[in-house]
Amino acid sequence: MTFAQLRSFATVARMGSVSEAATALGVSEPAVSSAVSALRKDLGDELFVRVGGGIRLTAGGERLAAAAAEIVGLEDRLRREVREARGERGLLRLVVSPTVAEYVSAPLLDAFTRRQPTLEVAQEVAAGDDFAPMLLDRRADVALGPSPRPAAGVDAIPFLRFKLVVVAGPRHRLAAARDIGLDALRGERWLVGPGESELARLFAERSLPVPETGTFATEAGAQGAAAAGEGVMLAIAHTVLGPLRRGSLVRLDVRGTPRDAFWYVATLGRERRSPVAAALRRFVATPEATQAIVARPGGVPAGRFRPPVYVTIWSALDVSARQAS
Amino acid sequence: MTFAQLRSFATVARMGSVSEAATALGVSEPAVSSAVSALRKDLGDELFVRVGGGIRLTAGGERLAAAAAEIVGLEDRLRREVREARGERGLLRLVVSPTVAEYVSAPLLDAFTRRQPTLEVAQEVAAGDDFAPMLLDRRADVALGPSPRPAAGVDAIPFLRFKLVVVAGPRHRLAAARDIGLDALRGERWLVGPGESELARLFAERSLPVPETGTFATEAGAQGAAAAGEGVMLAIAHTVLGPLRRGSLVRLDVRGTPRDAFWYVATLGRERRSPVAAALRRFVATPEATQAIVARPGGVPAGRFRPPVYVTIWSALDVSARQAS
DNA sequence: TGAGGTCATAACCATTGGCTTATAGTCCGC
DNA sequence: GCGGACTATAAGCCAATGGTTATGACCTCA
Repeated sequence: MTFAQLRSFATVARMGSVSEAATALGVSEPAVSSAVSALRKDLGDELFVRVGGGIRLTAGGERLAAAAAEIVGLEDRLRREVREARGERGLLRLVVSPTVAEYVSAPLLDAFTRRQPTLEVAQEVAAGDDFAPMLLDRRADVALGPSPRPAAGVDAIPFLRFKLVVVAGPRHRLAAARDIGLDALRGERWLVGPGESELARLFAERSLPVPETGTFATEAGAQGAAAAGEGVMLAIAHTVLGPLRRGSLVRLDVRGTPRDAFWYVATLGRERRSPVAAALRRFVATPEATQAIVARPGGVPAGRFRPPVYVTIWSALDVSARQAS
Repeated sequence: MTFAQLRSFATVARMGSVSEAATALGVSEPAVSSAVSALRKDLGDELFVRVGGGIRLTAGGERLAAAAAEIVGLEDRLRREVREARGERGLLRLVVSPTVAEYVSAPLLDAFTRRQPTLEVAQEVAAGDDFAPMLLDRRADVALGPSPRPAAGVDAIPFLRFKLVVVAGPRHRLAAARDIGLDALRGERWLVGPGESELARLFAERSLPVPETGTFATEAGAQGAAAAGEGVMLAIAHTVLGPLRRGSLVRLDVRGTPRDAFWYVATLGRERRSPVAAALRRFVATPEATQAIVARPGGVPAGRFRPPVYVTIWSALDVSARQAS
């Protein structure tokens, strides 16, 4: 499999025709045909079949078309970036968990880049399990998220303690109750956001089955649903201070809460981390950083950050899987 | 540039040594060295320099290491996917705007896959300008988002009308005012979420300068800040019904609002779109779909959807750019 | 049935890739 | 200044790539 072959196939998929692709690429038709043939042998898939006048992609061909276009695009980007890296400012590549992306990284980077004004930052959002490989492969310089699983060569320390509290809408039946046992909440609908949830751990620790949940695209969305009385939620305390003060959410006095948890910063080991990575690693533990994160959960003035554009990392999300219900 | 060369360089970057990389790859040291040499000539960058006992990556080398690991990973995924595509169920690849990801796609796909139970769905989040190229390159089958710029071969139609209203916290000074002119709100702090904002258009239509804004990682986050009295917001009406009913947000009676807007569905032209793409395209316009979207903005029962894992699409976000302020 | 598409394959050739072994250059520490 | 550890380069080999032209097989449509 070569870049040229993938480029050929991507063009075929795009044009819907081998000969048109050949014209577009400025080569003879057999050149494209043989590139496809090589991919066929390599991948063990027909990729497309002739049907009537034109062609139709097989299932494998559909996937290859997507991946080929992506890889070819990456190659272009790579060349451009390496070219532009000459004499450029520092680049800090961050990988964060969804929750950190929602509440932590924007104010944190806002504060950090105030001190390091000549710095570019690229941010990805990924699951915590991907942090170590991404650091080791140098696809990221710094990871911010929940406790990572230990990995050789990766050096993680907690940098921010936060508290988890159970919240619900103000009309919740247990709003005024004291010292609620967790099993009294087993029948509730628990609302969760995107990231990896402490909720499962909380129940597992007490040997209780994980309760029924409703999933939201964002933590803030889950909070909104909780406020509307749709269920209860294990929320990050400082992100619900406003709603609690206003009374749109109330804290339930559940035994075992507030529960402490930590966000971690991870980099490569001392010798291998880049200077910017080391600087951010030191910075996140400072009171200034903590202050910035806790003071304005989520928002920063415009003009310093564009919001990130997201791309899902897995391509085969099985939405048809159903729970017994 | 070949995959083997990139794999070699990625290993060098990872190991921090040419000879260790050679050992890891099971080849001789000159094999790796010459692969790097080929990349050097190809890309016109030193990639790394010898320093003391080991090596240090140049700026270009850092970027290459990141991109190389990414490409190599993609190649592996590609082979796996094509292999597994044999006899597999249909795959629907969706690309959506950030706002659609937050409020539309989860309930929509929940309803859609109820009818099409044997379907896999992959979702990416990207900016509207990327929709057309992604459809044309067959990196996505269906795009859902705000009005796309017209492109040859891409067929877009509006599928859902929604209303935009100006909301603020309940103690806002204009909470009870009637028929507010937009220029009376120019001094406000406007809160915006991630996506492309109607806000700029709204002001531009009246030839007013775009006001000062605060940016949030999610629409729901911006809503929370508005409820806390941090500013005003141009919100999607059906997503703030709950807060309005509870009184945690109030609608400001601004002239020109409620303002109508549309979400669009885009696919390739009739002949080239896949059957699933055509089915979803038809489905989104049905009352059932509309109902699902409006009824539960944001959330779905767990077990049907895992929340997506996000990766930023741009690698050179310049966070140090500052607006004159 | 035959003409005109379209894609696949064959035969051929020049170039590149990727590996080996051998050797030369460079830097560090003693 | 010299051994030792490292990377870079040279020379040689074989396989694979990427291109050509020529030809065959298949489908559609007049």
